Amino acid sequence: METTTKTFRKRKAILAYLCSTTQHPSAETIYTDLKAQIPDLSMGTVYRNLNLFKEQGQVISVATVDGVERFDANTRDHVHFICNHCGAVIDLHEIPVPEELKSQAEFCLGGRINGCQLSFSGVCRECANK
Amino acid sequence: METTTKTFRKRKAILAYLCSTTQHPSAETIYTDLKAQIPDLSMGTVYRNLNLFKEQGQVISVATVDGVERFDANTRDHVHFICNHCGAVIDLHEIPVPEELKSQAEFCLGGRINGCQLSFSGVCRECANK
DNA sequence: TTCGTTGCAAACATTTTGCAGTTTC
DNA sequence: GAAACTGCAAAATGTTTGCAACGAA
Repeated sequence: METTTKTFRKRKAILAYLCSTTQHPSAETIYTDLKAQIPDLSMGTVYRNLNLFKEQGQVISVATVDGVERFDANTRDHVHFICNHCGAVIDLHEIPVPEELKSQAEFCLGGRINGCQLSFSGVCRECANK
Repeated sequence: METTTKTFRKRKAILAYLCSTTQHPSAETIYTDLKAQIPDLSMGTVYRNLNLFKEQGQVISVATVDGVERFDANTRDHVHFICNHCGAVIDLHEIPVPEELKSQAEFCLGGRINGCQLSFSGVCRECANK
């Protein structure tokens, strides 16, 4: 018997898919890509599990591009670039998150700060070369 | 005769409303608030004009909170705080935008960077005090 | 049997659009 | 008249949910 019970196969597949990519996929993309391996997967299951992962803090929503939410299993604060042309969301691990501004912001605000999101936007290399 | 022609009254009112507030309203909020002064305003007009303003660069979309787009007539890069509890989007003018990271990011990416969005999230003062 | 997970389809919320009517020039 | 703007309602899009069925313990 496998350790992966049949019941949780889809949930695990969705999380595994998210962990395996740095593409920051949408629910639609996750569905389409996994559908090849799991023909009886449904959109409802994808959305339900994504919301579950978000509640549990295993997955975060990194951006909304053209009205579509994009997900990431890398939950640590990191910098993104969003291409206004093709909609790609690209990690910029080399760029430091300005952590030092957090406490400054907390002071100005008088509230509590949990997260920090820095994203650049423009035209990615591929789109610029066209 | 007024300088403001009747034709453009609604368009101007929408832009004026956006310029007069720092609340980063949604289309719905703009519609509801202006409806008081302009009873025959319609949602279609609000959305059409918001998209026009975005194309022309007079207004930017600063965030999508709970699936709803939020707008700002202040198009210069500036830092925001988003309350996860009440959905408020608050300007943090005191916090500097990390401009120096832009060229660094552009170098890593190999593309072209136009904008930089830094936003903190957490619980605002009002919500924290409850 | 009981609980959690799922497919399916209907419902929902937000945003966009086609068309006819109005205003401006 | 032509061109631009708008209201209205329908449509499109992305996301959520109710329900019955199924699987695991």
